[in-house]
Amino acid sequence: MSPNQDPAHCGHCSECTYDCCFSSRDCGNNQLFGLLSPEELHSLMDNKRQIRFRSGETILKQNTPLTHLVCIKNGMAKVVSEGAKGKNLILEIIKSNNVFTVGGSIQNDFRHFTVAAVTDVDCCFIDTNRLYNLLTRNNTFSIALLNYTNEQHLKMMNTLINLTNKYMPGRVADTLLYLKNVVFESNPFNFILSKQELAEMSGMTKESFIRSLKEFEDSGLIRHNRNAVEILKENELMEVSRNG
Amino acid sequence: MSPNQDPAHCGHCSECTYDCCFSSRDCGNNQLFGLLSPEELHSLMDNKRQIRFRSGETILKQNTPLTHLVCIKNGMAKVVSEGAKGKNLILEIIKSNNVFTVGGSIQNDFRHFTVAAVTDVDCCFIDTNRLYNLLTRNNTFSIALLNYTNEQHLKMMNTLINLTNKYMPGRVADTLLYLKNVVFESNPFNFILSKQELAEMSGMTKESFIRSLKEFEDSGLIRHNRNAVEILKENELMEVSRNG
DNA sequence: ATATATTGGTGATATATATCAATAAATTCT
DNA sequence: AGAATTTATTGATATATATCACCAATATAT
Repeated sequence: MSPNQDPAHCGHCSECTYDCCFSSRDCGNNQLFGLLSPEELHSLMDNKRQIRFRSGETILKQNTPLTHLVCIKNGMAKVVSEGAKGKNLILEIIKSNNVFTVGGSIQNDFRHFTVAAVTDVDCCFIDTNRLYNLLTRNNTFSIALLNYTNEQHLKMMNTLINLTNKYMPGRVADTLLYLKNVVFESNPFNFILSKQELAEMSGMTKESFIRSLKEFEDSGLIRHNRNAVEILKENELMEVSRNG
Repeated sequence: MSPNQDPAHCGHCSECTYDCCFSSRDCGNNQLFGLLSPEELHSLMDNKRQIRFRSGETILKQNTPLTHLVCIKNGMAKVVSEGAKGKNLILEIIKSNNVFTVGGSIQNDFRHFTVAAVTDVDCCFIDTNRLYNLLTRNNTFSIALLNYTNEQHLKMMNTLINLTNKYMPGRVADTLLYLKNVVFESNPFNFILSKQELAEMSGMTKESFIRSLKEFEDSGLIRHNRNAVEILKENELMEVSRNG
């Protein structure tokens, strides 16, 4: 059986096809791992560990040493900034076939965010020393990683800036549009995330988020029940996002 | 006369000693430009332009094409995120001998922030194509830049997270401690920045900032007049920063 | 299937913060 | 030096948002 059909704990997967981190198809990682020769890819991956996390489990914990980077093979995870007094901020949802390097230098650093599984998640842990080694050997790869992390950081910063600049309706609109267009890429889409988590993506309390959602429903912008949301008037929602 | 004593417009400074971007002493840029050979440094700098900006002038404008990076030779500048409806957020104060690359990939990108002079500023504009060229030739430099931009981004993100997580007193405390310990490195320190700008560093209105400052004065944490602030009880201010 | 815990939802109220208006002080201009 | 403009300050008020308390609905365990 190939490791792809057996995503349970596999420890040291010498026969892995690497497709958890290097899909031949759509995957955004191609801009990164696609630059590596088979030998280089092997040097990076041959001691990686593939691990299954259950929904809700913490994959990486803020403030712990940064020793591995993580590729999500399948499932969905959230990137959380844990603030004082239990105030969490969800900065990003990571989907299948995405590396998560962001949130630290490569070496001698700690994790600046927590990553937790939102669904069951299969992922690979890759040694940062191997990554660093590869960087010293493949300059194109270094430059690609530089661009990749810049992009990631700017996205997260943009999210944060929106959170500090906008009123609640604008922030809720942002969250809904992000879920529809980036995370689930469908309309209607299911609520895999709890209201609490959606609130943490929008920088507000659960109660406030629910109230905002209800107002959108009342004014016909969306329709929703316990399990799903449908965006009915995306243009108007984008207008709200632009702050009104 | 060397360009160092003549920081006015100098255009194409073939005889420049590069110390605007490569100080032999304390400068944080050493971790970057210190890695370059004289030839490499020359290839980066030989067509750079040194320009003087007057206090208040815009050096780089958000959303314009990213064609050059900027080194501050002397003076102080602010990094501003210009939001909709004139809501500005000052993310960072840049001092002498610091590169500002942050806020974009190296190529084919636009500026994600505005940079404006807070005092009179002498700075050099360096072609990003030259930088990119150097990256392709010097891997150590690529890795150093990767680490440098990661650091910068994380600092800014930390600032933003504080702005979204904390109440006003905590944010004002953060701003004051940042000014004392990072920007001016003295106590008391002068108000070069206007109250409006200090408020934009703290994510609030000018009026709210002033009120907060007054409360700190009343409870003996600081002393201030129109021109300067002195932090009297730094420990207590740090306590406020940790949110109370 | 029933009990128990968790999540979703609503209203009343408190609090943080912005806005508006008015004046005072400082700076710049002529 | 005096007028005009900008910046700082204060108070009164409005608004956005959080908190608290409570119940309904769903999921989970026994």
